[in-house]
Amino acid sequence: MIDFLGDWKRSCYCGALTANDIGKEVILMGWALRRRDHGGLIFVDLRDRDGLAQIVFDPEVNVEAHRKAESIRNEYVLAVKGKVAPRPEGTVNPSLKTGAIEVIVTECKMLNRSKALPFTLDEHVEVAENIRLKYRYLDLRRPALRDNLLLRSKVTGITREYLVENGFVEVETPYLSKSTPEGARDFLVPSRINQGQFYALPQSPQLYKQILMVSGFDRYYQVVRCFRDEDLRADRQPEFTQIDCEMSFVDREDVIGVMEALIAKIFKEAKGVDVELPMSRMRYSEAIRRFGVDNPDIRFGLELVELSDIVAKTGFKVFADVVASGGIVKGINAKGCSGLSRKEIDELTEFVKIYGAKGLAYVKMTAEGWQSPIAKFFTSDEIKTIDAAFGAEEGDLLLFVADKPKIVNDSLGRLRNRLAQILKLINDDTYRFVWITDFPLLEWDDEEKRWVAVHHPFTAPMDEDLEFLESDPGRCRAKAYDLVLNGNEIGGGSIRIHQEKIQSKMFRMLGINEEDARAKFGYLLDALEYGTPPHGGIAFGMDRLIMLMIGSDSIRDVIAFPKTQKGACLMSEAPSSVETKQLRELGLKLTVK
RNA sequence: GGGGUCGUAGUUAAGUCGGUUAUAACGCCGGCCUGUCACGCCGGAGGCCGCGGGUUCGAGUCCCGUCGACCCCGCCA
Repeated sequence: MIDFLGDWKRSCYCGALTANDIGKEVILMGWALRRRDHGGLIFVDLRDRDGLAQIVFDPEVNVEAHRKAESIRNEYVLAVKGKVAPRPEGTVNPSLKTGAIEVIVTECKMLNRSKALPFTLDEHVEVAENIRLKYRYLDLRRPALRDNLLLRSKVTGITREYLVENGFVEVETPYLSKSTPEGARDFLVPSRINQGQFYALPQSPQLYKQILMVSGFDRYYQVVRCFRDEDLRADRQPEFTQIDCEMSFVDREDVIGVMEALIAKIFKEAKGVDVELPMSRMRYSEAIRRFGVDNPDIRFGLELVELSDIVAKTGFKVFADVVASGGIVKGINAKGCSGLSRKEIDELTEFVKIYGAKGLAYVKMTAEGWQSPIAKFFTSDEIKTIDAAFGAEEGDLLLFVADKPKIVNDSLGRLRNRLAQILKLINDDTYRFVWITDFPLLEWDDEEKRWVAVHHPFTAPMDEDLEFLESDPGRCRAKAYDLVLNGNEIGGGSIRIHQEKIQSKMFRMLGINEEDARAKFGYLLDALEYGTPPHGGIAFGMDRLIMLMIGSDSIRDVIAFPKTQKGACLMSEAPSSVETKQLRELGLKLTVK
C-alpha cells in the first residue's frame, strides 16, 4: 500500500533536529537508510539532504504504524508524524549529530517503495565507479557526494554575492558560438538551417567578455560552462565550469586584488579557512628555476638545484656533453633518503622517464662519502662543489637529470611532487596560494615551426617588452597571471590587447595571415577599433577549485553527472547514435558505422 | 595515438603449480527477537568467472583478440 502525501507538510529536515526540539510534534520526510527490527521496537534511520534522525516504531504507541514499519526496506520513502523525545539513558549515540534525540512515531505514511539497491549506500564500502556512475542518482544520496554538491552550491552563492557587491554584472554569453583555430579542439554543433555549417561550443567566453568591455559594461562575470574536445584526465572533463570575470580600466594589480579577496572569502565562508592576503607572488622564470614547473606546490622544499656550470667541465661525459649541446643538468636533494633500495630508485627512474628523461643519476651520501655509479667520474674537489650546491649531508640522496631544459625541469618538477608524497611532506589541511606572473608571451613550437601563444592570442605583452615582439619574440613577457593552489592551477588571466594594431601584429606573429584573422576574429578586430578601454580579467576553474577544497583527487566527485574517460555518461548512455532522419535534416552523412 | 592497472554472486573481495562441487562477508528472501544504531540469532536463494577465440584430457587460472572502468604520456589552461 502506497500512501498519499495528503495535506502533510514537512516541519523540518531530519538532520536539523536537536535537543531543543524535545517535546515538539514534528513531521519528517525522507528515505529509510536502515531498519533495525527488534520484533517489538523497530528503529529506522530516516535520511534527507540535511542528515539522519532515528525514528522509533513502538507497537504500544501505534499498532498500525508499527505493522507498516515491518515492511519498510532500504530507501523506502516515508513521511512520519511523531514526537521528539530524549533517548533513554545509555542509548545516546554520540557519533550521530542527532544522537541525543529520537522521534517516537505516532503516524506513518509510506510514500514509495524502492527496489533492492545495486550497491550499498554505506560509506564503508568502496564501490566500483562504473556502477556508481550508472546509478548516479543513488550515488548522489551518499553523504560524501551530496556534501560536495552542497559545498559547490555554497561557493557559487558566495561568488555571486561578492562579485555583485563589487560591481560585476552577470551576462550570459552564447553556447552556440564560432569555432576558433587556436587552443583546444572545439565541440561542433551542425546547423540545420545552414547546412554544412557548424557552431562551436565555447572553450571559454573569452571574446564575448572582451566585447562586453568594448560595450562599456565595465565589470562582467559569469559562472559559465565551457567545453573542450580533448582527452580526459582525473582533473579534466569535456565540460567544466568557470568563474569568468573581466574588468575595464584596470591593470594586473587591480584584477589580482579583487580576485584574491574573492578566493579568500570563499575559503573563509565555505570552509572556515583563513587565507592570508595578499597572496604570495612568484615570477614564471623563478618558478621554473626553483621548481621546474609553472604550478609549484610551495607547501614543501625539495627545490631544484642548478648544476650545469659545475658539471660542464667535469670528466663525466654524459653531463658535460649535455651542457655542451645546449642542455642543462639539475638535481634534487632527497633529504634523508640514502636508505632507498635499488628497486625504489629504479622506480623513481621509471617515473622520470614518463616525462622524457633518459635516466636518473643518483648519489647516496654515506659516512664514507659518495656511494654512486657515477662517483668515479668526479674529482674530490668537484664532489665538494656539488655537495655544497645541494647542501648535501650524510643520509641524503642526490638525484640528477641531464637533458634539454624542458625535459629536465618537467621530470624533476614532477619527481619533486612524487618525493614529497613518499616522504609525507605534505599536510593536507594546508592551503598555499601563489600567483605566478611574468609569463613568456610566446613559445616556439618545434612541430608547427611557428610561435604559439603561451596564454592565448589576446594577452597583452608587457609595455617594456613590446619592442621585442617582432625582433625577439621569445624575450617578450606577457601581462598574464595564474593562481596556483598547492601545485594546481586554479585560475589564470591576463590584461588583454585593447589596440587593434597590436592585436593584428600578434596574429601575424602567430602565423595567422590577415585573411584568416579577418575570417576567424574579424568581429573582435572591428570592435577593437571603436573605442576599446584597457581591460583584463581572469577565469577560475571552479570544478578544480572545489575538488581541492574537499581534498579529492577526482573532478568527478564535484560534478553531479560526469563523463567517463571515454566521454560517456553511463547513466544516460550519451553519446548515442541518432535517427537517419535527424542526420538528413542536418545534411550530414556518416562515413563510420 | 601510446603505456599501465583492473574486470569472479546484487556489492566488496579470496581462489595456491592448470585438477574434478568456485569460497567468504555484506546485501537479498523467510523465520525469531522491545533499546538498537554497520543491531543480533536461525534458515534459504543467488554465478555465462566481462565477451570471443586458442592451447590442454581438463581453463576462473596460460596465450591471443575484443569491450568496459580507472591512472598516466601525448593532447588540453
